[in-house]
Amino acid sequence: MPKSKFELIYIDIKRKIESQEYNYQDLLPSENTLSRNYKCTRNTIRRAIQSLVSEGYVQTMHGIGVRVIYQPVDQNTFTIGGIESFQESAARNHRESKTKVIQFTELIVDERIAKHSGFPIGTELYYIQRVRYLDGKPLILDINMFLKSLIPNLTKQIAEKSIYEYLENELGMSIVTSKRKVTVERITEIDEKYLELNDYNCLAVISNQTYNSDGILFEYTKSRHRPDYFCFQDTATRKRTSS
Amino acid sequence: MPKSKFELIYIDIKRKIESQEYNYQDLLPSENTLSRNYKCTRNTIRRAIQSLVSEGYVQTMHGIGVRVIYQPVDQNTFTIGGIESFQESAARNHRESKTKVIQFTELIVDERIAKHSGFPIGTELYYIQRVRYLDGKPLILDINMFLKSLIPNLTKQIAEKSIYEYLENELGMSIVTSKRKVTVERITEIDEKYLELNDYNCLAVISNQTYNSDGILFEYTKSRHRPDYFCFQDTATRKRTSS
DNA sequence: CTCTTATACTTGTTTAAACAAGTTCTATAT
DNA sequence: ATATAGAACTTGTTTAAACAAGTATAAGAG
Repeated sequence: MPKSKFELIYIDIKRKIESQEYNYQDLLPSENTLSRNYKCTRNTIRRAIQSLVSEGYVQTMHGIGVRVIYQPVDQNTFTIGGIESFQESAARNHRESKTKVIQFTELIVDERIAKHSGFPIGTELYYIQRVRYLDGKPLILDINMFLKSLIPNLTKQIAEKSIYEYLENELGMSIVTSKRKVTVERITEIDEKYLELNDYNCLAVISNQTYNSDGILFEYTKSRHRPDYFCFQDTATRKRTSS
Repeated sequence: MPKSKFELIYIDIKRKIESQEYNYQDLLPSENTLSRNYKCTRNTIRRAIQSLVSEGYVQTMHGIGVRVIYQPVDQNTFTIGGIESFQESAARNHRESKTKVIQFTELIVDERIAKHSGFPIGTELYYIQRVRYLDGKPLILDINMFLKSLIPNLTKQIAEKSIYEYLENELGMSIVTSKRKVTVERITEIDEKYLELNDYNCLAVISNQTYNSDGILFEYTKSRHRPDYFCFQDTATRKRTSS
């Protein structure tokens, strides 16, 4: 519950950037100044700054300072980024969400599924198909596979609300790492049936492997997104200037 | 040139994971063991491990250890991830690349372009359109905008080879942060003309803002990818278990 | 006026140590 | 036999200090 010092500092600086107390292209106060202000060591400040770097808020410059490169984004489209459930994204974008379960069954992993899911052959899974609605519009077709051995009593009722909420609040499981691929695939009959695709003949697919806090792969999901409401965000930083 | 200690350790452990000296689901040797082996402090080890965490190679578990969650990926598709030029990606995927410049002109930023590129109105830019071929197939239509004031003598000849190589090797500029959005858009006449889209009526678009080592936005690029050869990879980690 | 040099900043790397907190196993008391 | 408590591990957080290395400015030499 009581967050660590570097995290509080990170949150505070982030807030100051978002509220434009520190403006785009400004330099932050120097690490020594910040460590005096926040009454901590330079190390703790550096750790907070590192988090901001990895999220594309600032960029450090050796011998010069730390430059703010955050620019506010317009909230038109339904953006995805970081680890977030559909429910959380909907709330963050101030939209109303609904979920319809169209299939709820079980499955044993064969060679074909093993290859792209990362689950070993023979693993018992829940296999769930759900349509996700945002403000009444069907936007996403989720195809979830959950490790049965880790999630004892998953039901259709839970799937209709939020599986992640169940995992985190009821089972005390926590999600740590998410490996994702974004591709574009041809539409299938199921897509056409449940999503209002107009005349689009392909859609965006996020394939997702999720690991819990024990480092166990417990979920593989394909989220099939209607193109007109799809936006995936990302920030990358280069490690080094030269070899 | 002489890399830092933590980076050498990071590279060494990464190599051991990729060569499966440390296997999927294994625990790494403890931080204290590693610090003895590499003759450094625990801090330096922890820094190396942090890099591995952010790339989805390992996951730390409080009180338990550091678990390897790396699984080798099959190199069928042309994957994108991290900051990489087209040339570099091609080399990494062992493909032959070619570039054709179809437009090379200049441009002054108006309100519409300012809004999505992040450049201020009135900025002078190079405007370049290029088709990227991989193994003879046209896969990507790149629409580049480069800040003219930072790149004095960009020519069509350079654009035909590699602009990034020119920036890094000739101008000594270094690329640090890249903010990206992935969307799916309807095809345009130009897409249809230059990419062999068969009957796809949309394609994957990576919109890219790139910042140099001075924290200056110097590039905005839209890369329009043929769906059948598009794969974007990403790893995300959750910050905290609970509030 | 121009160039060099010193110096006072900035961030980057590494060491060392202490304590907090989570997990696992073992010895002890009941 | 079964709990409980403790010891011995693990990773997580924070402090403190020193030095390296890049950048800017101001003082001084030519």
